[in-house]
Amino acid sequence: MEFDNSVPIYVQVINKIKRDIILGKLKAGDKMPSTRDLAKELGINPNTSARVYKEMERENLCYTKRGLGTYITESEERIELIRKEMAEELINKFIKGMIQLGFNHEDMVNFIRSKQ
Amino acid sequence: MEFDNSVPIYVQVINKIKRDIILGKLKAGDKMPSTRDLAKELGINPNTSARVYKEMERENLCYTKRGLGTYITESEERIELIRKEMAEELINKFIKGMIQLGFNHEDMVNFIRSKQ
Amino acid sequence: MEFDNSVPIYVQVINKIKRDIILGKLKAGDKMPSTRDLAKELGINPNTSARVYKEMERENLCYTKRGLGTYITESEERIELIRKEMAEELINKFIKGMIQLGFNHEDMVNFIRSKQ
Amino acid sequence: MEFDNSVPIYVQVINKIKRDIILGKLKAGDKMPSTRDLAKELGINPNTSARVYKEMERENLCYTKRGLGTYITESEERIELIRKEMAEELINKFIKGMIQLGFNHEDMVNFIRSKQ
DNA sequence: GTGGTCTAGACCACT
DNA sequence: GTGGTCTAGACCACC
Repeated sequence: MEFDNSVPIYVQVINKIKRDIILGKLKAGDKMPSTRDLAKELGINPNTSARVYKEMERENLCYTKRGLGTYITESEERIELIRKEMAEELINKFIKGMIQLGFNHEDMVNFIRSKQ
Repeated sequence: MEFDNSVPIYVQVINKIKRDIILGKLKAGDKMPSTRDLAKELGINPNTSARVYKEMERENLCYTKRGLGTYITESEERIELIRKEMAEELINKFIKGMIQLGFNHEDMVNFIRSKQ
Repeated sequence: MEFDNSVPIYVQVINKIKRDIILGKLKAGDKMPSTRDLAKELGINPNTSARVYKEMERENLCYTKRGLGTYITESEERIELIRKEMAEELINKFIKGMIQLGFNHEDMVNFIRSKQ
Repeated sequence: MEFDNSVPIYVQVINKIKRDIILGKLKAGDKMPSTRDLAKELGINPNTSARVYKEMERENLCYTKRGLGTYITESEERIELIRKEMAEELINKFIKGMIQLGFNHEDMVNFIRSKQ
């Protein structure tokens, strides 16, 4: 996996996993790879993948069964929420930024259509 | 000026100045405040404001007259470019992110309209 | 390391490292000493060695792995280019200066041979 | 006159004048423009042109007749010396730099011929 | 007065 | 441990 140097690796990995969940590549209750396997798979430090799971657990995106491994949350609501949160964040940041540049909503719509 | 703790102060200041240029508050050839004055004005360390000017100089957004001060670039093209660059970056990041979340261009347009 | 007072320390250090790369003392992908170690080694402030690495990164001479350290670029082309760039710059500056003094290419060749 | 930001303006002006002397555009005993005229002519600060004359006086390149102005030194030897000094400096810097890059005198000669 | 550089020391996030 | 950022304060050359 390619990493962008300007944002922490563990954040990038979390976002990647969130996207996989949203897109259905990972489903509620699925078992995640072990931290060591994840590390090997992504070419990152095991400490980093451990952090990924820790942060995701904090966000109730996954949970750990002692001695068994880490699993995606079984709460479908939680999963649906992630999508909304991530979209909401993107949208707000975008709109705020464009307004600061002096563009209005209609401009934004036109830009997006022009990139279609 | 209020700073967001998650992004370096000097970056935030640069973006603020870029926006002022875009919005016409600062014009080609205008003299910028001295590093010391900018520092006082924003409540930051003079080294930090010096860094702002140096990074901006590297981007050809301003230039320095030895012993006299720092001035906004006189290249109108460069200024026009800033707006495009900043907008382009925002747009691309937004579209890319939304697509990764499984949304299409029509969804994006709807979201933006709904925030109007 | 001895420093010439008339040119910034960080520039002198960068040039030293570039020369080491050119002469093969440092190779593509090699790990550089940490900023703190470099500082200790050269008797300079850690901020100054950090600046060295940051400027070099800007020139694509090295790259940073977050939390791990700084490495020489792995692009052999870039390395080959450094030598050419540095030599080119020296040569052009020399020739331009000598011509301004009213010397021609043959004079220059003679001067150089006389210093052999 | 165009100035290179990396070297003090007064040094650049001095070098320009030295070159004019060497090339015979200025001759022993010639009257130099007043500091104010020089400043206007070059688009620099009068303090800067004053410094130019002060430094040149220190180098015995010119002298001041109180109330009359500044004149190029009448010592032909001094003038001949300037040329040698400037050439010598260029040559030594060039050779030193090229050797540090791992080139030998023959390489240098070839480079110069190739730029002919 | 201006910006440029450097030191010293601190805190932080990341691996 | 690594680099990144920031503060504080100093000195300097230049205009």
